[in-house]
Amino acid sequence: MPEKPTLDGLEARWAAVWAEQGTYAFDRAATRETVFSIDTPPPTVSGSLHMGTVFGYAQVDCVARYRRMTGRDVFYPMGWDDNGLPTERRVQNFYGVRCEPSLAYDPAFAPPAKPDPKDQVPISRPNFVALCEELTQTDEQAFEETFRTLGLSVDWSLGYTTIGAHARAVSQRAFLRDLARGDAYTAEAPTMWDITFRTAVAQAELEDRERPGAYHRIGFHGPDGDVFIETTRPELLPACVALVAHPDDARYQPLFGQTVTTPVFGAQVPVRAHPLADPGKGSGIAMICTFGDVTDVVWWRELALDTRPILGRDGRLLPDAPAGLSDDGAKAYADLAGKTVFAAREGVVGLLRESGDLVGEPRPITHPVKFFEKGDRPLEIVTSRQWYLRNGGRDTDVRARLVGRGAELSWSPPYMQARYDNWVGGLNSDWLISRQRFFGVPFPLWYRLDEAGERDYASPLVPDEAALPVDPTTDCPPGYAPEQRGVPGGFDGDPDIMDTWATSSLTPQIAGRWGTDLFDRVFPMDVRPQGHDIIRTWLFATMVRADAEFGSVPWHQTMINGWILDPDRKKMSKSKGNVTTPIDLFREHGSDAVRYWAASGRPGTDTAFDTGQMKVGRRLAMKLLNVSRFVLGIGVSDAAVTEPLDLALTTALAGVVDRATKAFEGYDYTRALEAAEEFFWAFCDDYVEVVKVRAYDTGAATESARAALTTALSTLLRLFAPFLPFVTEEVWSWWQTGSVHRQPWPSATGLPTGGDPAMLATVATVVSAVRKAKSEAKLSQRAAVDTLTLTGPSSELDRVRAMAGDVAAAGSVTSVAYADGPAPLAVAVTLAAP
RNA sequence: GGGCGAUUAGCUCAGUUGGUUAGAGCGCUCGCCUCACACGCGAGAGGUCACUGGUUCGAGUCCAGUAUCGCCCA
Repeated sequence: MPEKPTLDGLEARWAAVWAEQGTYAFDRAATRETVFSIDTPPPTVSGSLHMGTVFGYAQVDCVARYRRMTGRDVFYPMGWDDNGLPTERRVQNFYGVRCEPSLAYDPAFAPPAKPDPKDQVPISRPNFVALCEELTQTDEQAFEETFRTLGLSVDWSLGYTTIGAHARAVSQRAFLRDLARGDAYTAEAPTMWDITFRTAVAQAELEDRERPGAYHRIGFHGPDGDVFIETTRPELLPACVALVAHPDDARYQPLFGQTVTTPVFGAQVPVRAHPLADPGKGSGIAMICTFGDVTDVVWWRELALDTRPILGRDGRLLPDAPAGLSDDGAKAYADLAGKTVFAAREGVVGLLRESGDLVGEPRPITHPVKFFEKGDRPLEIVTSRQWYLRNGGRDTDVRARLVGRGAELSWSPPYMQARYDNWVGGLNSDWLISRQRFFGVPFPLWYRLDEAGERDYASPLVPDEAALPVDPTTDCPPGYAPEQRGVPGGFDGDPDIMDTWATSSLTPQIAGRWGTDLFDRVFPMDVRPQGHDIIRTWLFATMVRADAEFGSVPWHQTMINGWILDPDRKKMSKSKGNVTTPIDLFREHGSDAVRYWAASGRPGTDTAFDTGQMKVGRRLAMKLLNVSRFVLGIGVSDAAVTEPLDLALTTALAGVVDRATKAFEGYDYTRALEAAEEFFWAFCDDYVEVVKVRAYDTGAATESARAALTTALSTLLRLFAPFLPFVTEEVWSWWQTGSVHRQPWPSATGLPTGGDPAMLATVATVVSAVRKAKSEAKLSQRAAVDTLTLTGPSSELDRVRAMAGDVAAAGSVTSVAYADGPAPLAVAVTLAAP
């Protein structure tokens, strides 16, 4: 036991010991009944760990440590989410390169010495992927170091990465199973498309942003005069295939079934009725284009309209005019071909002005526009062939089943289930999982090429599961030779990769090594912790995959954590530059203090970033060191606890243990911490102060005090161990063998009981009155008290009598007088003359 | 526009079947080197529980509405 205990350096010392001794090693032979398995979010590897991540993971670790102490074999792996767009973008900026799939692999490639993100060097896909792997490995090491310093009780030998061979094999295997079941299918369809990243995106990745726009009032030429529509996207006029109004709209009923002519472009388009048309919006009649937004797609499909696409995947107008335009219209289009959406809009508006079909001036408005959440240009809709997974978006039975799975899951906090139900209820399409990107899991598919070299999408070629993972752009399908690649009668590999969520949704299968005996020992997992912002993506997608493959929930419980808010009540984010790095905080306050702050954030509740709370945590840890030094300094004892005050303490402690246990069982780590903390401060400030003199003494009463102090210390260290793993381990090592984190969680039945816990409140009342008298007299707390007069009911007086010796000694009281009176207990203090 | 949540001391937050005088910590003020602790100890000041109505013997707590803030979805 050190003479002057300190918190400094505990993190490095104990993290090393835990790693060396395998303190948190999972017992591979444990059976499902004893295992407690945690499906932790694999953090996105992108430079540095965010405080919000540290916050959520610290909370989960408290639960993990609690379960371990209750005797469960905790399966607590950590993964890194390194595949996908964030890594690609980071590699592009970091190395100053971009992926150009048409280039061949260059084994001698070295990244530019002076990367220029503005002038990126094109490199082959294999070279690009190699850089992705290189950069993420560096980041992952730094992340692991941060988490070890935070004290996460992860078994690091169970780690995985979402781009690693194992995760690729699991993703491909799950996909092949979906394909065989019919849950995966390919279709050529209008798709939300990001023109910057040139990839399809899924419903879950969309977000609305308010953007300025303008209504343009445009005249269409009808048999009985002009029909006026209002549109924010005049550039799509050449793609117009119909006009639409609400079936009940009296203004347009005469027009239904008639044909009108588009201005400038001269296409003949029908006027149709559909209930989705909003009579209150604009002029009440709208043009349908292929495709301006998702409503266009619905109208196009339900009204069986022509297809007249004009937008390419690069976001520019296609070179050739669509079918159906007049000769003059086609000429007008020729000038627009190749222009961006923005330039085309100016062009079309100019043409409309010339022809006199634009009525008045455009009327500016602000309206919500759909964006890819990671993109910064509005999404367009292009028609392309993509892979989909059934998720209930087009199937009410599946949807009902998934809502049922949500109800099977226990939610902490419970109201978060509404987010899930709302999302599932609002799905409008199946899950689009193919992405036209490079760093991700490839589709394990090849297509036969017919004599004309066209792909046969109806019956793709698939690998044996044993061969996974495969890369269809370099590997060959069974029964084919490399020379047959890309030639008529041969084959062609699928060039796309899977949505990163298509892999992330399999973390229970990846971490649990689906296909080995380990999986049955850990699945379905006990708990999935995560943020509420990704309920619609990660949580839901994981439910979809487990439901499809196993017909079960992937876990029994979910813990939804809140966000970290900066002092302005905004979510902390890197872009705002208001983020302190976790390592700096660990250094300044200590890991236990940071964990204390995290644990004081209640389940699901957004929490202010508060260094004040960390200072409180540090004070608590420091107090534990000092009071432990006191208890161990006077000597531990396993004698019987006999004195009434000592029994009152251990009896009250039993109640605390019960409350903390109950709170933890309900995943309410904050309440468990509060219970221990509240008792601890009363223990230090009142009990220890009062019992101190007797504890230094000798005799049976002293042994009782020492035994109570020993019991309390042992119990408190274990109660705090899930929250403050470093300081509790440090103190435990002063007088015990083994790790505190492998000790049994305290049990109320193991504590001496039968005492009267009300004595603790009474002692607090009495000593507090004595302190107040001295404090108000501006005297030292050592100052002598002449007489202490207690007036109250006999029950209270009896409590004081039972501990009068301790109280008198602690307060330097000469004599104590008792008087019957009404409750509450009144304490009069007569200070000795100075 | 729909859904969910929040609003309690200067700040961060408790207040779980409605029940005396609404609590804690931080900060602030004052005092104390008390033999575990000055990275400490003690004391004190500080609140119209967002607002309006209702139910009730009794409302921070339950109900309805309003306002403000946040999030999710259209």
